[in-house]
Amino acid sequence: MKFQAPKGTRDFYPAEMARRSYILDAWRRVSQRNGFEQVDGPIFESLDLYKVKSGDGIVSELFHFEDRGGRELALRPEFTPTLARMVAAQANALPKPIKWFSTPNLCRAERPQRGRLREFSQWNVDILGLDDSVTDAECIFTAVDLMSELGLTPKHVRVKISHRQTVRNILAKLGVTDADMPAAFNLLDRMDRLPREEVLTEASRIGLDELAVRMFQEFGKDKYPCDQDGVIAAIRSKLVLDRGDPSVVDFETLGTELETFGIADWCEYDLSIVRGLAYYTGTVFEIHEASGAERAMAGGGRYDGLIKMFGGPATPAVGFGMGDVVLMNVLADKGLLPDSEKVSPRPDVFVIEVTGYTTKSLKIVSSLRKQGVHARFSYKTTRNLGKQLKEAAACCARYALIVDERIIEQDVAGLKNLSTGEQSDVSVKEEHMDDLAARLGHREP
RNA sequence: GUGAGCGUAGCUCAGUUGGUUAGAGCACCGCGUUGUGGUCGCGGGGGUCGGGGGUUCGAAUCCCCUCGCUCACCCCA
Repeated sequence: MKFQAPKGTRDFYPAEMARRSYILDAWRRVSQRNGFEQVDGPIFESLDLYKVKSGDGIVSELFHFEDRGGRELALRPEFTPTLARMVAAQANALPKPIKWFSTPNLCRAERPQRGRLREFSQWNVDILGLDDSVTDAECIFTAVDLMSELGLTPKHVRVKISHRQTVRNILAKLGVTDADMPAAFNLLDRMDRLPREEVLTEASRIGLDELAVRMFQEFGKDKYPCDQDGVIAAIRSKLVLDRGDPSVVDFETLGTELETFGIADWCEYDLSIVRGLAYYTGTVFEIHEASGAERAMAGGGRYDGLIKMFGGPATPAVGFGMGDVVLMNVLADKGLLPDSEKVSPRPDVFVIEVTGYTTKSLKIVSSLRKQGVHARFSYKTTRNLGKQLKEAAACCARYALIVDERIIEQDVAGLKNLSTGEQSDVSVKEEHMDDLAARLGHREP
């Protein structure tokens, strides 16, 4: 019997794990400097939790099972329901605004393809309890901060921003009824990928006449930079909305905030961004690879109604999720995913023993380790110095400590800097191990 | 769920119209030079040719099924 990892899952051998940690560490570092606190929940939840938000249709898309008590459970396909449940349960006790992040593993019973697996990690960042658009901007800033942290630039990726309410109002002006609104959003989402005639057919089905279809297509395909005066006005004139329309004011304010945060050059308005049909109420955004080659790297927006849906008090909220799969694809394509050696823990010292005093050298190893030094040694039987130096170099050790017969008479050993090749003698007397550990433990930037 | 293209060693691949015990490079492990680095030499482990069935005297090679991978569609929280 030969076993292999289940379809759509990954094994992380040390080299892959080092790269994965590189991403997860960046997520945590960026979250924390933006003022977010880490949370987590169970990896499985009651199946109903997901039905509440997404309807019964979601069940076929997730891994679900029954426990021995007949309870219906599901592996989490997303984190937001858990977050909503947690916030709803203690809404009154939590200081506002709530700024939380998490990096859960999620499972979806989908067919794997490029950028999409059955198990993946996702970075979730949310701000709850404030409806100020500065929090929308702060979420986008945090996402951009991460991109920047990993070496990406506005040339590599674009933040595409839309506004649910603005789009809804435009569609209403064009003649779409409330009943047809979901279909209209769905069409808007797919418009880029559909042939023109099909767009026309579907548009007429939801009550859009010839002129309306043209306008519909027009605003769906145009992209506007966020950093120029008057763009909002340009959009507004095209989009037949009144100057005082609250959603436009809101949208406009966000643009100003993005400029204030200094990230307007990463962003553009793109009203074809829809984000499914779910629970978004205001700002929505996605981050894409600039050429549009990959699927979305991140997506999010404002969801002011969700906490109430989960039994909590009405709580405004904004947030986004970013998966590791597309992110790593994009980084790899741009040559920005470091080699595993560059992001793997590097030994401070490799203790080499050439004369047979194994006990002495092992004592040095354990003494250094007790003081926090990353120390390794060879398990080979050979005493050959060249071979052991090669092994030390292969694991990228900073120093080699060469223990020879002088350990007996003088308590000294050779310390060789493996990047410069310089070598000098150091004392390995018991009372001097502190000094040696301090010297070896000092990490160059 | 639908469709297409791929499955030979850990990795990249060779393997003639079906023909003896299925190969190479890299990687891994060991040994060698009585003491200074990714060399070099020698040796070693590792493959039921994804799995099952069929055709045939004979299948890595031809046919069917199945599993997996990759890509696209559906969907995308």
